[in-house]
Amino acid sequence: MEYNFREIEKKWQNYWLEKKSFKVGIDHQKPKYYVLDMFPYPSGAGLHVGHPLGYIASDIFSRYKRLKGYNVLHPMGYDAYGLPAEQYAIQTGQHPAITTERNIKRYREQLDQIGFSYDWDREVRTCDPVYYKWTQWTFIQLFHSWFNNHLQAAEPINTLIEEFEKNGNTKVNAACGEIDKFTAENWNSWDEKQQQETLMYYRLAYLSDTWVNWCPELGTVLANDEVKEGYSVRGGHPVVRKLMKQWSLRVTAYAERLLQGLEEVDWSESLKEIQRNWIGKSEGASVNFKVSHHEEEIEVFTTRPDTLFGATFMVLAPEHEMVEKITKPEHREKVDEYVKMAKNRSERERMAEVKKITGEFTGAYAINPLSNEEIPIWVADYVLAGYGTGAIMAVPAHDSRDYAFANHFNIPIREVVSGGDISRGSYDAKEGTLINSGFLNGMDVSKAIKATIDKIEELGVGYGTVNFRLRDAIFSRQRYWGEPFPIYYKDGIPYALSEDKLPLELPEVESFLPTETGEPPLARAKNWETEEGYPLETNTMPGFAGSSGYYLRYMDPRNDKEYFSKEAIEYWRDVDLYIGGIEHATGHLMYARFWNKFLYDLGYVVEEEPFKKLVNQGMIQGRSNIVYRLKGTNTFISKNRLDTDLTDEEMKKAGVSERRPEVIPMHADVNIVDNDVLDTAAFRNWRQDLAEAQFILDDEGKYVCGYEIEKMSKSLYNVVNPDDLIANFGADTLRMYEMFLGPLTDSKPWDTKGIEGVYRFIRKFWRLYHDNNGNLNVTEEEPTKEEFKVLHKTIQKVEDDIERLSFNTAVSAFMICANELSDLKCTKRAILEPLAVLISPYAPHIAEELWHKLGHRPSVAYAEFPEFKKEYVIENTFNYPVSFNGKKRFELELPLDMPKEEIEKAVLEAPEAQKWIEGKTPKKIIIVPKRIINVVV
RNA sequence: GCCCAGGUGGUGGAAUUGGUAGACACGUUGGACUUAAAAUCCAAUGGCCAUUGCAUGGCCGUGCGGGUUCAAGUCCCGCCCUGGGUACCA
Repeated sequence: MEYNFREIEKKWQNYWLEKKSFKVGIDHQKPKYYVLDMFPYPSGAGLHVGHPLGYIASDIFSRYKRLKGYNVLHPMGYDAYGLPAEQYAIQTGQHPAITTERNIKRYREQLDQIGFSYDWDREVRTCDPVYYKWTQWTFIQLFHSWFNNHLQAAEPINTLIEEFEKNGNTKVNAACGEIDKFTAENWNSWDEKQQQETLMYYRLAYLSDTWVNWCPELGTVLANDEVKEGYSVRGGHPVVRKLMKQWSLRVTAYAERLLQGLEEVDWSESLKEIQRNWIGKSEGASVNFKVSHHEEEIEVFTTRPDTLFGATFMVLAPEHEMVEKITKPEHREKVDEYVKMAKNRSERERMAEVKKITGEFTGAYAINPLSNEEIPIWVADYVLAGYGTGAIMAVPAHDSRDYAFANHFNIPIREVVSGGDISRGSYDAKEGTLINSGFLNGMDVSKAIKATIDKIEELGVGYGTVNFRLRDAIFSRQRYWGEPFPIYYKDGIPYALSEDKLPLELPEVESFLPTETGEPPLARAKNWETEEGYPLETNTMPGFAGSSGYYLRYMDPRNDKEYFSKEAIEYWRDVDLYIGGIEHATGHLMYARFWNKFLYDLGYVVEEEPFKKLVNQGMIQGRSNIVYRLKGTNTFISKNRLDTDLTDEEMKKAGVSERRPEVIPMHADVNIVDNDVLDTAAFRNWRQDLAEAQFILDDEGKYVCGYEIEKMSKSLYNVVNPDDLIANFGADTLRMYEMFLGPLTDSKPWDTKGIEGVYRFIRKFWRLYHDNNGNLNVTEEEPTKEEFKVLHKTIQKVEDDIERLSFNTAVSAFMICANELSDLKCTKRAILEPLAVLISPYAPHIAEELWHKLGHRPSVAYAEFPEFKKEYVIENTFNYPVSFNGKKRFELELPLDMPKEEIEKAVLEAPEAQKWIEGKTPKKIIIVPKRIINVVV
């Protein structure tokens, strides 16, 4: 009787669901462990084999931790708001809630089939008012908070108002927008509107006019991390720059803490590096340049203040406000034209033309505050408005971009740091001695940087400062399917709703498109206003809003009084292991850390970093199959015939006149290919245009396909979905095979063929416990030494491997174990019972069945992880590889406790050794106990 | 361009601390069972070479070229290639 996985897997999945086997609560008797998967967006396509990879790994780890006595929080839910459902709604009129619900149902069915140990009672969905109430609540807290740079922490806005009443903003050091100084008298004399407008410069959630990434195709604004190379990440539509009034989150306030926090967490170095680059901290100086014949000064940011004497021109970004003011009449026309061109260019065009050097002279001159030299002011779009001050001092000798620009427009280049050859290119390195630089001459770069900063601070023309590349997160979307803002407008001024009005539910609209006047879809909602009749905000929140704090809500998901209780947060604290894709490096993982730090400042959460350990699973790539069509025909040639001549008959059949005709490769559906051999009948049925296809086969009458490793995608016909595999091989096999493919963090191709090896293993494993008639065959005899050794070797290996998330090698260890135990014909309970527990994280269904058959109740999920006992694996002898001059020549079995002198003697006396010694006296013999013996002759 | 990760059989991969390279599995080949197929089981399987009684031995071999060491897939230097991040960030 073969192992009937279909029946058994179904049985235990139902059992776990009915008994709520994985329901958890706070239990102070046990240590907590929180294992989290990244929130999936339930797409209409369902799961392919790549998706569950991380879920399987986290499930194995969760089950392992349970066996180790931990109280494991392992939840799952849905990031249910999002563009695809809404795009579909626009096309079909189908409400996105309906599509979303349907997709979630399908997702859940697929997840259930794989046998995950989630506590489904904790499921959350971002589009559920019970959930998004707390997304809105957090937004209100952000709105009512400001960031105190002194304390490097968020504070309630009231503390700021009190300060304004007393001292104005003269003493305030806050993360804020660009705002002039004002006194207490000013503040107190202002009306509410002006006070509210002023506060808006300080709030952590604020409304302002910003240059945004506008995606006309999607009809919405996008955040920086949602745009890549001028196209939207979702959908790949072009993005243009546009000035719009938008809600933003002041993420930049936390830049330093977001950077520092990376030192505390156990994440991969590459992921931390991506975040560091994204935050982009650079230290330098801010320097004020006077403008000749003008009142105003222009402030520039530089990381190389030491090169100040080498500044031979200045460049302003086209958007810089001073361009308008300083341009001389005779240059006005050309500058205006240039600015207009630069502003209207899409991000895409600008990037495409990076190599092209453009710019325009304004006719004005700036005065170098140290040398008093006059330098020309140019406007050019290689300087970005959004970084630093939007103006630079150009030092062509030591900056490659300035060098190219100076060369192109014939501007002088002055070397101020020795070490390069400025006739050939700029010398950008921070090494060398200062020259041509007044009081800096003779200093090295790092000393000169310090000296310059001291000098400009002393003269009051600048100061040392730090700049970040990180931008505030634009938080409004002109879309329907997202969280409404808990904001209303009174006389055009935004106010937050009071918390008791939450959740502010998403209203019904009759169309999901923007209005005729270009307002977002919520403007179509009837009575979209407060009880008092004030209009509500019509933008909605972006995708990352709901996912920024979901891990907190899982701790206490049904709480209707609070986001989560104090008791829950103090018990569960943070995520111990977080598994998900690297694609969230600059989006979700940045926002969630920001969200968490903010709630930490307010005293709601207890750990400053939300995700202690984070692992990025690799991508599963598709393995496409390729067929070769003879050009201009409907005849396909087998891959192994590509290098041989066609026969006369074949040429006639295909209607071609050459022995080696040209072929066009084409993707064939991997589901009609087995082991790279095409099912030609299925191929003819696959598509109508192939119904008459002819084949040129190999000697064995087979059509062999080529293959290609590429992205798993519908259009490449290489998608493999888990449902079919589970139907054919079972969930336990799928789980183990996904792990067996290779290291969790590596990208690797999917090859369905290999699954049969794991399938064979599962059945072999089953046979260990059964006789040929399928009856349980487990005996109570004392196991032999050999059997104990196999078991304990496996326990040690598997435990070690799980701890370091090396799941692929653990699967190998199980295979080796099953091979050895079946060779030993072991039927002993004392071996097989712990083995069933040991494998249960990987193959929970078969383990549960065996566990019950062995007479245990309740679930194997709460058994005890078998304890490794060293004494069973200790050996007395070791089979030493004996090398001569580093080359292994033979093996020699010797007792482990043999003294080195005796080992030497034994080696030299060994008959195999004579040939290598050849009568010479060995120079040296290296003996590494339990490793190797090396003889140097 | 810059930053990061990685290159091991026909394939996925193993070798955790410098110590027997290729575990485990797929594929391939041969064999057993079967009327046949499937399933299962057994054996071989990095390349080259030599002798041959199923066996024995030699040389080469972890992207390429150097180096350190008794010993290098692993450490150091230089180069090549692949994947990812980022892109005038001053």
